[in-house]
Amino acid sequence: MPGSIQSLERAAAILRLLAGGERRLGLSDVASSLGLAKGTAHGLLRTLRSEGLVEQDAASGKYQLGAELLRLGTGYLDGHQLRARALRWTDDLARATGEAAYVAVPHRDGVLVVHHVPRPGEPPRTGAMLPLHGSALGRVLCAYDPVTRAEPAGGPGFEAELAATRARGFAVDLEPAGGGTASVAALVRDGRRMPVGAVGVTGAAERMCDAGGVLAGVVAAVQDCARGISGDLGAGRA
Amino acid sequence: MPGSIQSLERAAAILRLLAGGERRLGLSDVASSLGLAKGTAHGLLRTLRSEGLVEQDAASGKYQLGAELLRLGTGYLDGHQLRARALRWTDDLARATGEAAYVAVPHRDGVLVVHHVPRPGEPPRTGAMLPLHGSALGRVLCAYDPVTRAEPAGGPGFEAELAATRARGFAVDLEPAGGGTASVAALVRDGRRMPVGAVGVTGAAERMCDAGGVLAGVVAAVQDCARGISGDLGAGRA
DNA sequence: GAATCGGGGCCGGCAATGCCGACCACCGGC
DNA sequence: GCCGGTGGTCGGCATTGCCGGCCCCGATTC
Repeated sequence: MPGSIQSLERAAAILRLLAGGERRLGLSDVASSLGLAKGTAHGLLRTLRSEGLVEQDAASGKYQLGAELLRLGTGYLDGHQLRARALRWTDDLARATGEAAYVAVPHRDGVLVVHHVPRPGEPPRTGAMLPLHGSALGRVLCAYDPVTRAEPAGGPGFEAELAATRARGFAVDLEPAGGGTASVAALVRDGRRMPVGAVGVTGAAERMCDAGGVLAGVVAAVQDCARGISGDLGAGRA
Repeated sequence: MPGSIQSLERAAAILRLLAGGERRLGLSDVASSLGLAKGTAHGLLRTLRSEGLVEQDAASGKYQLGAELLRLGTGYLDGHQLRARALRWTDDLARATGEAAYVAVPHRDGVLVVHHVPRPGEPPRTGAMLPLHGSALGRVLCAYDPVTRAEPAGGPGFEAELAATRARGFAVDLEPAGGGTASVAALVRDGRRMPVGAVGVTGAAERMCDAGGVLAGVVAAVQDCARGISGDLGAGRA
């Protein structure tokens, strides 16, 4: 891989810096965080601002992410095959289960939510990152996708958990926090039967579980949804 | 304004190109569209790809927008004051009217949707661009925000329409297409009473209108919502 | 099957590019 | 008033990245 363009790498680093943690940073903060000279950082920020990728608070002079990023991120979603096919299926899934439905794809060291049908009153979470080991969507991708699993492994017994997920055909995650939240997720494959993403639902454990674990009806709905999307992806490719 | 960084401008142009119109372009297409040498375009694309801002289809070799943009776009939303305050108010608005609620801010030559509460079964439209002259959200911003109105004016009588909007205190848009769609929007101001965005609802005209125009209850709900958000922004700033 | 054409990708030399560090204007606090 | 801090600017140097040409490969076509 021949050399990358330095100024672009640095600009991307600035955007990532503004996206994580503190979302409003001053020029000096940016420069020192990335080990750049103040003048260099200023030139990058000035250009990013003129392109709309970064905005500057008029009062404080601090920098934050720009609106153009939202437009570009939406452009990514519009071109996303999996998400396009998933729209109608996840709608049915959310209606059938009464819970929030999610679609996610692997991204870096986690999974990225590319579609979310929230329950009424909940905020949308499309674009959020979920952990590989702490979510049903992440686990199901870990279980089936070799490149995703290449990430640093979780605790002992995690491989066994993945094997169990493969045997069941779906992943489960139970979060005791806040009265108990349960998640179920299943794999989505493309036309060549390669793993490309995951779909699932998340909701209060008291609605989704009984003494024997997650309700069979919910699991079946998630699996039907995954099969439906996978089928659409296969047919679309022919 | 001292010079901008050339490579960054070009990289941003590539991203904009991939976001608009054709969403999958070959290297040669990108190079010729922007008037760049093939080698130059390749270097930019290679770096954008390594940063995750652009992805390359393994089979065709064509380029498309990358998942990192969705993550960054979400980061923009997370830092957005107006959107954060609007979340709970628009939720009430959608429930009270039974229609889809929108929040938008001015961006370039249009308005950008930063929050959308869709009706059940509708896809989310957060991140979409709406026209200044062909939407209620755009018109209300035109009517009150001087920098937004500086855009090329619409047809004759448009100024009168804006004056009427200011007199009424809200904007209306009726689209005959598809059986008739009606929209109502009102202005949101920040703590210094400057226009910062707009909030509104859109739905079938047969539900939202009677012989006298848009139902008074819907208009009142939109205006209450706009006042509520504006109040929150003022209080938060104190 | 061979020749052609177009695709993406790589490389070396030149100079334009953008990086750096010093410097300026401004603000708020001590 | 001084001082430490901010964001912003400018000029000179050399690093940087741009360019045009070349290669490889796969699809198409005769």
